[in-house]
Amino acid sequence: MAKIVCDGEYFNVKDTLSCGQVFRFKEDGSGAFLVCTADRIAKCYNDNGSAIIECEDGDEEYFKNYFDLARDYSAIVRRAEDSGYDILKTSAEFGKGVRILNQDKVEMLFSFIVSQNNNIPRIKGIIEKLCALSGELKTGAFGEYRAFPSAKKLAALTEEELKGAGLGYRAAYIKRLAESMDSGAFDVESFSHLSTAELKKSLLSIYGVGEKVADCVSLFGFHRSDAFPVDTWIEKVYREDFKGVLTGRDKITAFFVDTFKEDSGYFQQYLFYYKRSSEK
DNA sequence: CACCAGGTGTCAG
DNA sequence: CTGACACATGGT
Repeated sequence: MAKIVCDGEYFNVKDTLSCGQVFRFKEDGSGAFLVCTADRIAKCYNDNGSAIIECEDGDEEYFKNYFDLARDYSAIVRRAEDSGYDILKTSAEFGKGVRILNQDKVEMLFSFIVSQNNNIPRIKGIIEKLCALSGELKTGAFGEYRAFPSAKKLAALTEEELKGAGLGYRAAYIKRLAESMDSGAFDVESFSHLSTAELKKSLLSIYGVGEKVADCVSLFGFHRSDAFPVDTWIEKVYREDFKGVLTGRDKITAFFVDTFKEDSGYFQQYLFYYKRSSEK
């Protein structure tokens, strides 16, 4: 078992996991969190000013990258505080322990298709059911867990089975994408070298993927920090806190990316997490 | 009962 | 091009 210890000032495990970028995690009862990603698992928690990640030997580099440990978040938070926008300053101070994860691209694609017109607790439940239904059963240092289902496994499910997981009308989107990936017609990994604009265009060609999901996959799967997803919460932030008057989510995205450039994705996450936390 | 949730596809004008 | 509407599901 490997153990990674780092400074916890800009790495709050609970905030990083519960800010809405990742769906497969749970608290283990002692304040620590078990996180599943693709076919791996880690246990993480904050203790005495530090953030600690425990994982299998050999997964150390994977999780250092997954939690984006090489990046200096103090500089990002400082730029948010100095942006001149009060709401962004407040949000960044509230969520300064949030890190943007480097998650599995395929898992992000399927997960954010599930997310559309849906709420986070339900998204978590649906993904959990999909994993239980067809994810490979694994045994690790923390007991049994399920891998995220491969495209082949998902393609093998009937639309009735998919709907049984709670997917509703999204079942057709999942099925079509799974089949297209399984046949080799669609390879998300090959998108890595594309510019952010080209990447988004490629993602938009998928049936069931629109602007918002494409931006989330770009940000959370490809770490494109010049992506700014606009959902119902961010639209509220834009209207209420930025006093914005533009209509159309694509224009709101353009406004934020023009304003915040490479910081867009990080700032979006601070704003989203703060807004959602303070209105519940 | 209506309305909402990390929206998108489709169709009418 | 923009705007209205349907689309499953579970929670308030």
